[in-house]
Amino acid sequence: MGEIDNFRNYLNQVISMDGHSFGLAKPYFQVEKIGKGDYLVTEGQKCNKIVYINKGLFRIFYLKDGVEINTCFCKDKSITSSFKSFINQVPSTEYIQALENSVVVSLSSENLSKLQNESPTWQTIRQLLTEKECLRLYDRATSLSFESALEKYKYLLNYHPEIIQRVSIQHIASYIGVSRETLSRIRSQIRD
Amino acid sequence: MGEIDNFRNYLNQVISMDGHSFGLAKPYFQVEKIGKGDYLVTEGQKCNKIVYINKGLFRIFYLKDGVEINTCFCKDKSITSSFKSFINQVPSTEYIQALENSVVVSLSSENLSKLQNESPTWQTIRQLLTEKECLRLYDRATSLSFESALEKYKYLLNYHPEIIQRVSIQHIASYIGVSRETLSRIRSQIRD
DNA sequence: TTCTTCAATTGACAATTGTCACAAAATTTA
DNA sequence: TAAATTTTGTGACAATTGTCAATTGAAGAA
Repeated sequence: MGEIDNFRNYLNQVISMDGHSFGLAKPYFQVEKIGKGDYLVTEGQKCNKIVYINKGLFRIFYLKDGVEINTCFCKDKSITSSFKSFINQVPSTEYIQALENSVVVSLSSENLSKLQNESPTWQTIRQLLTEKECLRLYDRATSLSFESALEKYKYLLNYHPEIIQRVSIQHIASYIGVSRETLSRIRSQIRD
Repeated sequence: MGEIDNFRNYLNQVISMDGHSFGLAKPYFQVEKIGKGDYLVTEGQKCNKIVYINKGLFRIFYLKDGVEINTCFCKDKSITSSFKSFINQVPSTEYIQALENSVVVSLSSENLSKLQNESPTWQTIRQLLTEKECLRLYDRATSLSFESALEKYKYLLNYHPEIIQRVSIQHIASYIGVSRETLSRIRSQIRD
């Protein structure tokens, strides 16, 4: 059960976790393999779970006039979900797709609620994970408000270099809101 | 105590509030008047409180190379804070300034923690307020990722028309990330 | 390996937006 | 009220970015 141990280690970074609280949750975890290109969540489907990524990489995107707009890259040893769907209990407007062969541990909204009732630790975990997502969105909004494409790309380079290494240019371009061509030119400019 | 009753009504929309839980909190509330142009939070200062705006309007901005960048407008009958500072307990990187003469009710981080320990209702309130902030940031990131200045402005017009009525053009321009001149031209274009 | 397919780059040109300068309008102050 | 200050609007031009088309490069399949 290496996946679940890793999940536990991840949670321990967020809040120091007593054995009992984690033990309560073990029967609720579900380990899944998601092949490259496959979907964890699709539009119209309720996202009733939070997902710990043990291995792999995902992107979140939505369709705007038929064009895919990337809004997030989620790498291993972190948590992903379609939070808007999860929080509001409404169908997702976005897709979560594996960019690499991945292994995840998921915990359903229903089971998380049960855990929160049984143990205050899980209530705190939920609070802290929500805060983490808040901070992530704050950073994303900040970087999107940078004026030039160059600045946006440099921000990624500084703060999320792993993303640039593992994700294709076209997806990064969509993420920072410029055309692939523009991003390509920025990169060649930076190389000099 | 009209301000505090209004705050209670606001919280009731978020979670139905028993009299006891709210009663616990009453001694912790602090009512303040903030004059137009004055600051609720400034850079470098820890933002150790959440603030219910009973009357008035605020903007949140940060300085980028000496230029003010607006990131949020907070109107009456809602809650504001420098959440990044509040969550991480670090000095704020942003300013919260009153755009109109305002009256607020504030609750310190310290007292909120006390309330959370005394009553699970307040723990839930904190969770729900954090989720609300998450959804707001999600929407902001979405609107910032729209390509053209026209689209960004139309998004505001559709979803936050009150902002456009109450906030000056220069501040809105900074918020959506275009120059005042461009926004001015967009407006004259829409008038036709 | 070679072929096939998809991703990334580059050029040319058009569209959008920013910058600067100044005029007009609105708001504040005396 | 008039004067001063701030905000908004507009023209001219430069810089940035998008779009389309063609080329180059890289990764996977036979």
